[in-house]
Formats: sequence, structure tokens, C-alpha cells
Amino acid sequence: MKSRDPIVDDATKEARILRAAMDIFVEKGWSGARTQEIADRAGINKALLHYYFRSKENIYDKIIEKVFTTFFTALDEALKDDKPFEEVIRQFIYTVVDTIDANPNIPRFIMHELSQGGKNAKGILTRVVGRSGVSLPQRMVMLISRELAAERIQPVNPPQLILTILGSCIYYFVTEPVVEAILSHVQPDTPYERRQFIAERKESIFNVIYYGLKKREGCFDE
Amino acid sequence: MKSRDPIVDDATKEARILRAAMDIFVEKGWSGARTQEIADRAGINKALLHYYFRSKENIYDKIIEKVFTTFFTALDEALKDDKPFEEVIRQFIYTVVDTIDANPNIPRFIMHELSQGGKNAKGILTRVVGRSGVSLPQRMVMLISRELAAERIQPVNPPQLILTILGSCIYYFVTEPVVEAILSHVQPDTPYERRQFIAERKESIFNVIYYGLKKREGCFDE
DNA sequence: GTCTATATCCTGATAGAC
DNA sequence: GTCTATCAGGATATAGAC
Repeated sequence: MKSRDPIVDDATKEARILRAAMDIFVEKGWSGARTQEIADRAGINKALLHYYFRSKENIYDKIIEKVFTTFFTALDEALKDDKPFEEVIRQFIYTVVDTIDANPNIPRFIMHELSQGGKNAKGILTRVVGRSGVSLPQRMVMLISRELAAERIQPVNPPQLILTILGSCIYYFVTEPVVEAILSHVQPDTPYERRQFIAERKESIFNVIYYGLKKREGCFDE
Repeated sequence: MKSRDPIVDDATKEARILRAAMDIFVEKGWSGARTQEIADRAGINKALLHYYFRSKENIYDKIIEKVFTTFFTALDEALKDDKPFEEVIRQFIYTVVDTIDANPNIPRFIMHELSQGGKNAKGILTRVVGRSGVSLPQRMVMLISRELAAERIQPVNPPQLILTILGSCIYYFVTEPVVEAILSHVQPDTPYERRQFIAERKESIFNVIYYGLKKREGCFDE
């Protein structure tokens, strides 16, 4: 698969360019992306690309904001109504996994972007995060703190817990190609079924994080 | 910091080039790295670089193998002697975090590399993994399976557990710059102390994964 | 082995016709 | 608004002197 078919079903050419740029940037990063390829995929030529957006960097910034917003608004939904804590955790895990499953290039893009100092990505991200009044991380910390205060969960530093959950959910997708390779090497008998593995992934993360690994002998509270 | 000082303390120029290339590639990825910068950092010129290695790609492949080997041999050490399972898990978590803390660019490089199809990285990696008789993932799966068979831990699919642990350990370092930014935004009162946060990170991951989040009321087995 | 100088190609951006 | 043609800079790689 050299280069995919051009985009034809978008309303304006501007939108076509943005969508094409999304694909290319997210897949290859800033320095790997070629404006020529973006133009090809958008079904126009480079000149028009410079007519709408002045430079490659301008498009890139728009893409960054778009990607970040997509990701955080999806997570935002998961924490809206007032559910019991166990459900919040479960919902959070499921939403993160499902969102990334639907757009598997997003976390790679974000990681790749942030790692290398990430041009102005850091600024854009913090702006997006802090946008809607009380930010997503802030609300998450508050929810955890409330459970801690009520002594309904084990002592834990909220940011640490959030990082543990996010890492558990996201890591798999970032390294999926090699995970699959190693898996089929370790368990050659059981073929790798992606859909099933991801479904199992969500349950597994929740169980490990909520109930832990250690056997609960003599416990009657579950 | 534009470009760091050249390397002068290596034995051969070939080694100098490789070390410089390691830095640059790991920091900027394949398409972001410039042979000029590698040469500068190695304290030689581009022509010599092509004299030792025929092309940019040849150097890159050598770096990939070096990075993967470094990472996996470090993990290998952690699982050598026969410890109780709780100690294996703890040791594994601590080793992963410490190894990455010492070489923070490695996971970014690996992720970035694997994500974009990763040229021939996938092949190199699987070769490195399957090298030493019984591979690291294989041994880890065996250890977990043994505990499951003895019913000493909760039911869990070993690969899923490994992914959860790895993600918990690695994710933070990949997104560290922005984690710090968000943290200081969420908790402006408590300043971010990196060393302390990483130490706490290891303990927190172990506690959550081994004991879980949910309070163990009426349990006397710990 | 090591360098300077140069070839060759590629990329982002622009000029200008329509 | 959209295109073709082209520029100017930068990248990898090579030639050839020492």
C-alpha cells in the first residue's frame, strides 16, 4: 500500500486538506509528513494547500488542536453524571480504550509529539485541557480524593493512580504491532483475535486495578 | 541548548559515531535526525560517517538493535533468581521504571519506531527478544501461570497483566513533559519534585496492581 | 582514514497564468 | 480558487585530494 485513495466526500476542499493532513501527520509525525502526500491524499495540489494555510506548520498546529480536543472531549463524556466510584473507574477505562481503539494513531501522535519537546504542542495541549471550566484531570482528582476522604479505597496519590490507569489503557495500542508478534511467539497455539483481546483488555485492566492481583482470602465484602 | 558538545572520550571514531547517532536518532526519530548533526556531535564530518557506515539507514539499524538489546537485557536481570512472586512483581516494576528513568528516550524511540510500521524494527526486535533461549516474555508468562495454577492470585490472563504493568511503568516517561505541566496546573500548591515523584511512582504502581484499589474490609491476610 | 568540495535529489514555498 | 512551473534551501551521498 503505497498511498491511499484521495478524499472526495468532504464538503469543502479546506476540510479535505485538513482531513488528509490529519491522516498523514498522525501517521508520520512532523518531519515524516510530506506536503506533497497531503495534497495527493486531499486530491488537490501543493499550491492550493499553501493558499488555504500559509505553511506546513500552520496545518500542523490545527491538527494538534483537533487531535487533543477529540481525545479530551471523549474522556469528558465519561465523567459527566454522578455514578458510584466503581462505575466511574470502569467507565473511564472503557472510554479511554474504546476512544483509542477507534483512533489508534492518536496516542502515538501525541506521544511522539510531546516527546521531542513537541514544538508548540505543549502549549496547545494545556490550553485545551484547561478550557472547560474545571478540567478533566482536575475533576478526576476530585473524584478520587472524595473516595479517599470517605476511606472507601486504599491510600493512593490521585495523579499516580490516573497515570497508572492511562498507561494501562494506552500502552497496548502504541506497541500493538510488536505485542501481536510477541504474543504469537509466546502462545503459538492460541491465535491472536484482536477484537476479543481488546474486550478482554478492558475487563482485565479494571479487575487488576480495582481488585488487585493478590488473592482476597476470607473476604466477604464483594 | 542548540547542539551539545561533541564526543571526545570514546576509543574509536566508529564508536563515537554510533554513540552520537544513538543520541540523535533516539531524540528525533528517523526522519527528524540529520546526518550533519550526528557528524557534528561525533566530532567528525559527514564524509567519514559514510566511510564507516555506508548510509544513514545502516547506522539506524545498528542503533535500533542496540536500544532493544539494552532494554531487554536490563529486564532480563530482574527475573533471574527464584524469588517469591510478590518480589518478582515488585522487582519487575522497579527495574522497568529505573531502566527507563536512566534512559528516558528509549521508550519514546521504541514507540515512535514501532508505531509507524517501523521500517525493519519489528524484525530486529523479535530477533532480539527470542535470542536467549527462553525469552523474557515467555518466562514472565510462566511465572504468572504458576501462581495462577497454585491459586495464589486472582484469575488473570498473563499477557494482559504484563501489558498493564508495562504500560503503568512506561507511559509516564513518554508523556512526562506534559504530565508535569498538567500536575502543576492541578496542584499548584505542591511543587513538582521529579525524583520523589518517580520513587512514589514505583510504590504506587506496585500497590495498586498487587493489592488493588478497593478497600479490603475484614481481611487479616496482609 | 580524514578532509573539502560538489553532485544529486527532495522539500516547502512562491510566481503567475487561467 | 485552482492549476503548472519553478525557485531556493537543505538533505544524503560521492569524488577526489591529502
